[in-house]
Amino acid sequence: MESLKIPEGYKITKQRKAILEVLEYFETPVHAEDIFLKLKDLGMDISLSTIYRNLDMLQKQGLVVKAYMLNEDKARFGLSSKKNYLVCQECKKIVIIDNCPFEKFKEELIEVHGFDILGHSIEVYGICPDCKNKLK
Amino acid sequence: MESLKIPEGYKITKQRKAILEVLEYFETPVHAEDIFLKLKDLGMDISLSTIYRNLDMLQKQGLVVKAYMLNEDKARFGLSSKKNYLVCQECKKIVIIDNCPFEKFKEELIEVHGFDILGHSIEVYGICPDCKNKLK
DNA sequence: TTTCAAATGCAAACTATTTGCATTTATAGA
DNA sequence: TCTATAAATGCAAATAGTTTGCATTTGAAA
Repeated sequence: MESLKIPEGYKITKQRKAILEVLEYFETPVHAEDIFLKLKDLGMDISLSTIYRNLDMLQKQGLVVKAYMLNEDKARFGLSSKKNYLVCQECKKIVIIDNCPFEKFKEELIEVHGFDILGHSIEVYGICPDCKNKLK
Repeated sequence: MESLKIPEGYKITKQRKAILEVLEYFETPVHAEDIFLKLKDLGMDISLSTIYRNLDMLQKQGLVVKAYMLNEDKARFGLSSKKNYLVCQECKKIVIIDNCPFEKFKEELIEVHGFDILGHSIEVYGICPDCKNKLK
């Protein structure tokens, strides 16, 4: 597996590289502040606006997806390859759904609604096994 | 089809009734401000905070779903019966997907991840037929 | 090495949403 | 029907996430 590349035409800065590395490190989408805190943990001071500006650029370039989860009021950002999630209502844990069930329905949707489908996002809410045990 | 009821234990105010009526009127999820403007249009002055407070209550009571669409930074609110959407990237038109393809995969997800599934949300992005024609 | 547009950091601005509080209103009970 | 009272409303101020302006720094092309 090779590391993500900064898009053509954009300078390679240590902040930019660090943001991408953090996004690769986290398995699920995170808040801008999570990136800020993780980098601070690693001894790197970076401005939140730099983080937002880069996430915005990466989103426009298609590398990053920005999404709001149910009952959350701040955006999460994640690498665009991973975008179907199971979210635990109790602990907010997020688990990636590997085999996306959606593909099989694409054709059907195209036929019924006449849309050209560019992408999709699925979130499923429930209680994860850990919380289920704790709640017993 | 009967009209939505204000949940048990909550007073019937004209603001509350109006908000529910507007939610019934709109076919797709709307911003708080859309409700505000629609009511103003109808000659009713209502405070935005009243709208937010009621939407919050209705959400907690399960009548309303709050969701953020791709590339939008403000919440939309809609009746909880309708929650799978096709969103046009061009004109932002939102179309409800009637036959939710998800149910068939519920069992599979429960088995693989051990989650108790409480709900889900699907958004599909693309270009609607109208915009497709205009772009030609 | 020099040059300069692009990127960064900081502080201020912005915007959707929430909250405190005084006032109004729905409704249960007299 | 009238009254008492908790709930709901409206307004203005507060909040929080995000964006922006601008001075400074930095990557990379020449």
